[in-house]
Amino acid sequence: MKNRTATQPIQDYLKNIYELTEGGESATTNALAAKLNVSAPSVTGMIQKLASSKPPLVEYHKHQGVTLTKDGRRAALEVIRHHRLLEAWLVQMLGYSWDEVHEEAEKLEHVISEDFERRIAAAMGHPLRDPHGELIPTADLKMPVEESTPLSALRPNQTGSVQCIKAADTELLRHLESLGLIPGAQIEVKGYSPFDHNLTVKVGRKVMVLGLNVTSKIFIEV
Amino acid sequence: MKNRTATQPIQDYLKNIYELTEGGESATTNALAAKLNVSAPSVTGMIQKLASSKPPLVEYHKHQGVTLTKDGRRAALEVIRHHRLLEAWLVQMLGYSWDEVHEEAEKLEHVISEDFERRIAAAMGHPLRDPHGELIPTADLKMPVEESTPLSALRPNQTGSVQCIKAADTELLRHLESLGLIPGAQIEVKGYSPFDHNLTVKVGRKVMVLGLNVTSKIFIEV
DNA sequence: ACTAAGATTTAGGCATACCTAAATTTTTTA
DNA sequence: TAAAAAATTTAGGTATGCCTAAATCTTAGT
Repeated sequence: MKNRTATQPIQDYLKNIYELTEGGESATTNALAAKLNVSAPSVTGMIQKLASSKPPLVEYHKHQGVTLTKDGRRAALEVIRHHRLLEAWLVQMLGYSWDEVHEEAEKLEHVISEDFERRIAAAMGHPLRDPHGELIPTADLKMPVEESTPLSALRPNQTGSVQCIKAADTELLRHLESLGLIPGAQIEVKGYSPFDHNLTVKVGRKVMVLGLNVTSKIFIEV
Repeated sequence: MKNRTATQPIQDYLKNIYELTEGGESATTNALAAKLNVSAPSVTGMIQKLASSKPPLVEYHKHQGVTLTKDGRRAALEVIRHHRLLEAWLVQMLGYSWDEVHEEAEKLEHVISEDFERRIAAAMGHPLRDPHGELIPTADLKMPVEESTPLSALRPNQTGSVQCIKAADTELLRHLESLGLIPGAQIEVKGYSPFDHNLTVKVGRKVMVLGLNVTSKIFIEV
């Protein structure tokens, strides 16, 4: 009962369902449609297919969203491992900058062999995190536990270091880099505005005000 | 009038038509079908599509095979450049052996960006040939002229060095390597059997008899 | 030159994965 | 709590690229 390798669209669905369900909740049709840039009926169709495949890759109840089955989760982690290893490797070995790697990894992740995966992992000394600081699933497809908290949850006088940035947008990443907001940076929260959720943050010697759109994407090791 | 990037099947058709038409003749439906591992009617269908696309990528006359148009040739050379650069790079940077690279390059060639292409070409110092000795199309998509002749065309007392091996088969490549028949090897033809076209060849200090299946795939710089 | 064999094309279908429009279910709000 | 709004699913279609079976064209043998 060998699992043939999933098609590229299926891999994308699984990866995105994984990301949407990390918080423990099920992924809604609309959220998936927006994330995959596809119409809602397309999502329903694909979800039904994934739920009735043998073995099922998702658990699906009409009007109540989807979650991954064990098999689905494994397949998702495989793709995510590929993606993050590739990002690390494009940066370390080919001189890409961290804001350029996402698109390229997005295409390569679906076609590299397990042999290729092993070789680049070994060449980099089996890194634990990608260039954005995100955890790389292990070779046996377990996701390590992330201890960090979003910057948006910190309040004045709390300090920590940037663990990872959960964003793929080139512009945002370039902006953050220019502010020194990269993995490893030391930060200290100086102020909080409850009305707009803005945080005043000291990064290195610079002080800046960051909106929720930004602070919710930066994760801090306290 | 921008060419959207061709789909992967289209890229494969163009690449294979290029290879079948290198000798100047047009590629037949059956030859393409065999090479692509696809039925003959599928080939006819795709060829008709390629011939009527704007701009046309192939020139097609019923029952008389296809050739590439200028646009088709450019697209084919792009794919071939990707493939050969990738093979070189998998060998040089990831420690693949020359018999392992084909399959991996076959998948990667369709998805890498022009940026990726530039980066690996630069990282290797813009190599002229891939690990099998085959010429890599230039960045502006011209195929350099190959001067070598097939070993099968040589006769006793002729000497030369192996320029390239036109084969993808893992077993054959491993066998040739074990015989010392790799690009750069010095060879001398010692004997020829007109009945079976076997050649007796001295490679280094070893003497061996090679059949046409082998000698037609080894190209020699005289 | 004519027929049989081989090569090629036409006809008709299938699977994947997408779409829009319409129907339905769930949730919100008045 | 009932109607309006939002989310979701069903219905019906499209484009790719593949297949088999049948028809047709080309070529080789006599």
